[in-house]
Order: sequence, then C-alpha cells, then structure tokens
Amino acid sequence: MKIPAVLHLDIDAFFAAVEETLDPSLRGRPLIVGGLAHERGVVCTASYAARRFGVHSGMALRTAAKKCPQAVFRRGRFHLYSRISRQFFACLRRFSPRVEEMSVDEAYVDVGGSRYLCASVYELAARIKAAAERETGLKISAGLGFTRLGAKLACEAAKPGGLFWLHDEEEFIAQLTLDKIPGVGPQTYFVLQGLGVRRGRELKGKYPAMWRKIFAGLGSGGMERGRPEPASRSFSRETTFPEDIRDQGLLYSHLAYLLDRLAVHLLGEKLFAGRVEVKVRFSDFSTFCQRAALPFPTYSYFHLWQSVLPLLRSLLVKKDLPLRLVGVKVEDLQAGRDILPFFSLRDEKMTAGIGSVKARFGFSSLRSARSLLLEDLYPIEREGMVLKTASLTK
DNA sequence: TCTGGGGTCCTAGGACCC
DNA sequence: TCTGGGGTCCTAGGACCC
Repeated sequence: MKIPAVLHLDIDAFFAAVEETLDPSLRGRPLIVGGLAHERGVVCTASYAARRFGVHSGMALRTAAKKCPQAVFRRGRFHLYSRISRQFFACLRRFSPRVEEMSVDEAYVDVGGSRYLCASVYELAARIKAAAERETGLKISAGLGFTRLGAKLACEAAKPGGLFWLHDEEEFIAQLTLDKIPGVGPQTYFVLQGLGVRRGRELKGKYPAMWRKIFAGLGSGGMERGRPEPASRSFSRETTFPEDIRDQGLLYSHLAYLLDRLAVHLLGEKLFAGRVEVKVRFSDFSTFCQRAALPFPTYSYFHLWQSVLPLLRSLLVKKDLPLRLVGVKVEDLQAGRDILPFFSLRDEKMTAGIGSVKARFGFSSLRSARSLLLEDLYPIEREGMVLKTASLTK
C-alpha cells in the first residue's frame, strides 16, 4: 500500500489568532490585522469572524471597514509573530529532520522517514499537529498527501483546525477548478477559461503538456532528500506614503532610510549585494523599477547610495505625478568576493562600524544625515552620518 | 472601495561576441 | 549592400505566494 509522506501544516488566521490569545476579549469578534480602518493599506489577516463579512487578506483596509464596521482593527506586531513562528518550526523539527518553512505560518514536513514513530502515518500527523498546537497555543490545520501539492490541498480542505488525508490526489485534482491550484493565479485562470478549461480534468484531457508543466514543481513526488536550504536571493524595503508626495527632500531622505536598513541587514547576514534596484509607484498606481549591477559586490551603505541615486533620478522623469511609494532592493547576494577592491575597504569598514553601533544602541542611534532631512548641510553625492547622542546616553 | 510588504521565479528583448 | 545563428549577459516587467 502506498504510504503518504508529506504533511503540510498551516496556522489558522495566524496574526489574528496571536492577537486573540494575548487579548481574550477579542475572541469571537471580527478582528482585522494589518492597519487601522482609515489607513492606506491592506488586510494582513482577518479572523474567521471577520471573514464571515466577506473580509479577506489583501483587501483594502477601507473596504474592509465598510464591509464590517464593527471589526476591531490592529496594526501587526511582527516581532511577536516571528517568535511564535520559531517555536512552531522548532516543534516540527523534533519529529522530522526535513522541514521546509514556506512562510511564517506554513511548513512541509517529510514524515516518510519518521513513520515508525507511530502505528500509522495518520497517527503521526495527528501527534505532530497536537504538539504544535500545544506549544504555540494556536489552532493548526494539517493535510497529509503523497506529494506536496496533495498535502497542501488536503490542508486547505481541513481548514479550520482539521487534519485531512487526501487518499486519491489524482481524482481530487481532476474535479477541482484550476484557480484552487497553488501557482494558478487570476491571470492564468483567466487565460485557461478562455481556452474553455475550468477543471483539472479538462486541462489534463485537452492540454496534457500544460497539465504536466503546472504539476512539474509541486506534484512530482514527495520531498527530495538532500535538498539544500534555499539561500536568500534578495532583500527589499519599501514604503507606501500615508499621502502621495512631491517633496524631493522627503523622498531622498526616505530612500536613504530604507537603504540604511538594507545595509544593516546585509551586514547582519554577512552578504554582499551584486545588484541594486529602485522602485517607484506614482499616484496613478503605475509602477516602475530600475536595476543596475554594482561595480563590485558590497554591503556598504555609501556605495549602494552612489548606485541608487542615478536609478531614482531616471525613474522620476517617467511621469510628472506625485509619488505613492518608494522602495529599494538588493539582489545577487553572495557570501564573499574574489577580489576586494582596496578603494572600497574604507567605506565598508565605516558601514561595519556603524552597524556595530546600531547593533548595540539600536537602529536609530546612528542615522544618515540625509535620512534625517538634513541634506541642506551635506553635498548631495556624499553622505554623512549623524550621531544621535540622546539615544546613546540612555 | 482603492490597491502593503516581503519574497520567488520566469520571460522577453537588446547588446555584444564569435 | 546585405548580413546567419547561437550563446551569454543584462535589465524590465509580470505572475504568483503568504
């Protein structure tokens, strides 16, 4: 008999559930985490009580407030969630050495190798789920399958809070409408509908090659042995302004702030960036990015800033509209470099020094002059750092 | 009704080289 | 004057996920 080998677990309405455990008066009430009702932003997580009003994640906060005026709105407390998330994964790793973290609240566990811990794999899955629920204090849904896709779909079917074993994956997927398949988004679904294909069965019959392509990644086999931990490929920081801005000083200082955060993160991860990208979104929601390879891989705030400036300038002339968002991303991350250009050492040492001060006294203890809106005092192409003695002396 | 922030992966076209 | 084909690198943009 074929034995299911993949378990998918997903914490139910994670952020909202954490807020409920910390404030029991919220239990059973419609709760929306992501921002306040009047703010510019979207719903991160809606409690099941809020979902009954048609609120779902990704919905604009103001829309959610209209649909469910009695809802409680909370901004997220993400450091808290990530602490519980770490407990969740630590618990899973006690049962299997092969755990794949898919997001803060979602994981695949290879239970094939651990099945002798229990009389049956189903029993083992139930034990893992119960342990994770006990240790996090949260409700968890779980799905058992022969493949990741099967396990994921089983978990979907188990929500909220259940455990489901999908015995016949092929048949289940054949009757499913394709928008329920992970990886088939609105665009693809729209195109498929145009081709007269709505369910798995029709796709398999009419376009077997496309069917195979969709399942190439998710559907094939269980969890491979020796799959390397995926390394980070990029880091980004971006901000949507509360109101669209035209003020260039504000824009440049905010970009400096975002870049400052990225440089600290790179330093903490001991990675060099090979490429940098700037992103802007205008008030009409049109979005543009511009990226460029760096002259040499670096984590230096100063070097990154030199490369970022011309990118931002060429983006700003795309449209004569106020800006809604600015963001910056570093890519092509690498752990080391073949050749260390000697002229880069000084700025990198400075970034590292600044980083250690920030690590000890907090991110805001040292800020780039530009990010403090003091750009009048400094030449535009050159950055200075300002010591905020008030934060250092406490 | 207005649309976050953090990611991954893929494709297409142009530049450049042989 | 007309000019192939293949490979690689780079950038822009988009689909998708949580």
